Amino acid sequence: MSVSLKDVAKAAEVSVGTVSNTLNKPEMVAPATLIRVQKAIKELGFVPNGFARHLRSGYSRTLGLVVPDVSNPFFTDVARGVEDAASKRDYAVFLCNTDESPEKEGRYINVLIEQHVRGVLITPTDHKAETLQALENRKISVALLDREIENENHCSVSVDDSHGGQMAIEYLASLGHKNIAWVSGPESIPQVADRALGVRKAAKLANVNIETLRVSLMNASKGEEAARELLALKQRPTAVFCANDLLALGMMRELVNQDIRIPEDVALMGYDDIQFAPSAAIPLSSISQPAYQIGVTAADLILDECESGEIHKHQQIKFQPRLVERASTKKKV
Amino acid sequence: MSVSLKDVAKAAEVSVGTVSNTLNKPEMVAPATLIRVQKAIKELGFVPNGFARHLRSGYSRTLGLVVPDVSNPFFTDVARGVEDAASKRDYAVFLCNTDESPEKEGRYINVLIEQHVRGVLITPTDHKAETLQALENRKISVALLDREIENENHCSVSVDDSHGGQMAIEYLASLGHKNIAWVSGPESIPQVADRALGVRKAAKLANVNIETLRVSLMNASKGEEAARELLALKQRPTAVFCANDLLALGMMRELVNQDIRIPEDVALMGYDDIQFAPSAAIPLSSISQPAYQIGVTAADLILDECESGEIHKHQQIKFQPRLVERASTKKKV
DNA sequence: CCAATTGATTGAAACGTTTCATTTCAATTG
DNA sequence: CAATTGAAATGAAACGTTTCAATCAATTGG
Repeated sequence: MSVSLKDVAKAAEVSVGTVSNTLNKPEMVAPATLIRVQKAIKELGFVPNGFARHLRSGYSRTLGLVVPDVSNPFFTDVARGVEDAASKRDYAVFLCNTDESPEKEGRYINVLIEQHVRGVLITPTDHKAETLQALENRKISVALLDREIENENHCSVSVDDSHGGQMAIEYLASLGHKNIAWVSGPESIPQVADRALGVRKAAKLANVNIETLRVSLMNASKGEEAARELLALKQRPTAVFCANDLLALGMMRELVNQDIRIPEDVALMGYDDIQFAPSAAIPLSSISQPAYQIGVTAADLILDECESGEIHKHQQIKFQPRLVERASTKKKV
Repeated sequence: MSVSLKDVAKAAEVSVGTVSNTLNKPEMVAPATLIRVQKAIKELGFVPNGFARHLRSGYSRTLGLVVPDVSNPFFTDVARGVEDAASKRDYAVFLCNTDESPEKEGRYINVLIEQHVRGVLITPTDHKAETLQALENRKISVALLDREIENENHCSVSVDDSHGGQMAIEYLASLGHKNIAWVSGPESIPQVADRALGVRKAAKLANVNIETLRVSLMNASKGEEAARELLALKQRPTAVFCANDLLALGMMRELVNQDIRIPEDVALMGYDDIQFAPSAAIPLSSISQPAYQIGVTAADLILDECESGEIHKHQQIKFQPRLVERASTKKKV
């Protein structure tokens, strides 16, 4: 069926070992032979069988990337970063989408184990302990994406979410808002919990009231729902801070539908600063995170770990978020 | 290192063959043995080695998905569809992003060959002939995504792009526009070429003038550039139709910046109807495509092909686009 | 001119499965 | 009771690589 090492060996009149060396340790093979073998490889259109190769060597050149939501442009940007960095080093990436479901996550982890990925970049849905244990047992490197470490066994790349939350509330308070809605997903999601921490801290410091609206998923349609909830409140907040931009955009859609003026009636702020935030109905103020950079960094980190082995020191890299002010919070001049 | 069939066999006091049968043909093994083996598998936390498995059987349970731009929500939705359908049938998916570069595409195809994916779903960047040949040679099934077939060797799932383009222009013409800008990517991209075909056909029929603005990539920042080009035209068109929503949103951003009123000064239309189109500064009229459905259909098609083998008849499935009218083309009443 | 050294090449074992021909054992039949 | 059948389990070959000890040829040093 497929062209194998053996076929190449026959064509070039050498042994399979020599062909293998041509591929992996060309400095060990005589120049003349090298050329002959390479010619045969090209002529036969030989592509090594990844299975067989890594069955023997024990290692593959693949990574797993496990994220909660590929439809969220934040994660798309992260994914692009990971992919670019990985492909630069000749690694391929399995993309897995968990939708925040621990069950889906578990299934995917198993698939990744079965595929013998070299490393896994993951934004764990939940209490990572059990899930990640299986990977560790198999000596598959794990790096945490957009989550802080809870133990020192992994690299991690995250953003200071608590600070991000704090910045947002401080900023809204500085605009004079005294009653602010905080629209957030389940606090079992660490990012959410951290942002909430910052929110509460800033609220205390600035002495503003926080009304918490909880949603089960952080997408646009849940944002619309939250908007309806917001409007039903007796004491309507004058500002809203959403745990991500998708929520904020959904909320914006519904508020505009209901003829609520932004920012005059309600100021609105998101988190992530996705590429669509500036083109929103009312350009959305947001907390920006270096998504692509996070992806690149995480991939580089895990590949270092994979390739340097024992020498590797786990690193926890933390980026700082940045506040981006747009029309959705700033009154026109 | 890792737990192998042999370890399980020892623990359950059976031969490796029996363990293998437990996994793949449980009906062939006695109930009592079955239970014993399954218990051992669970206790040892055994996960089969995908390499070895498929080295012998020749087939993997993975698919490759090759798209031009994962940052484009249209493709994200397609990808989600593919993933859901694949994981339902226990397949894993490699996601590859080509950025419309034939060179990147070639590299990824090689990776996929090396990984022995069972099938490839691809939106080829270019003249697919050579690229896909390598896959066909290796009996890897290929299905075309969002591209029509050019030969009958593959399944394909596409949308009637020509009709989509035609609909858009007919609609704009029906609103009274006589001079319309068509902002499009390189015509080497078949979708673009087809949409252009529809545009020209409708223009002729409705007797409107088309001003073509060509961009090299179809993303938001190229849309901004196109906007500046548009404004520099001596005879400024009263309507703009962009080859996708990303372009349209970029254009919108720049037009709004320049205080051009939409739709009063310029009506604006996109293509794809991505999830952000309705939340745009001025909700964007667009041509909607069933992205998720395309993904699911394509995955199902290729998996049928993979699993039914010879019996399989290639199918060309074509969805119809749908016009979605929003504020960016419709004057307020 | 022989022994030792070096460099290039070889050939076989090993990786962890699936597959399949063979063996085992108990139950059924004539 | 011997012969036949069938189900269950076995064990070895095969998949296509990498790895490594062994071989071979050519070169060097004594």
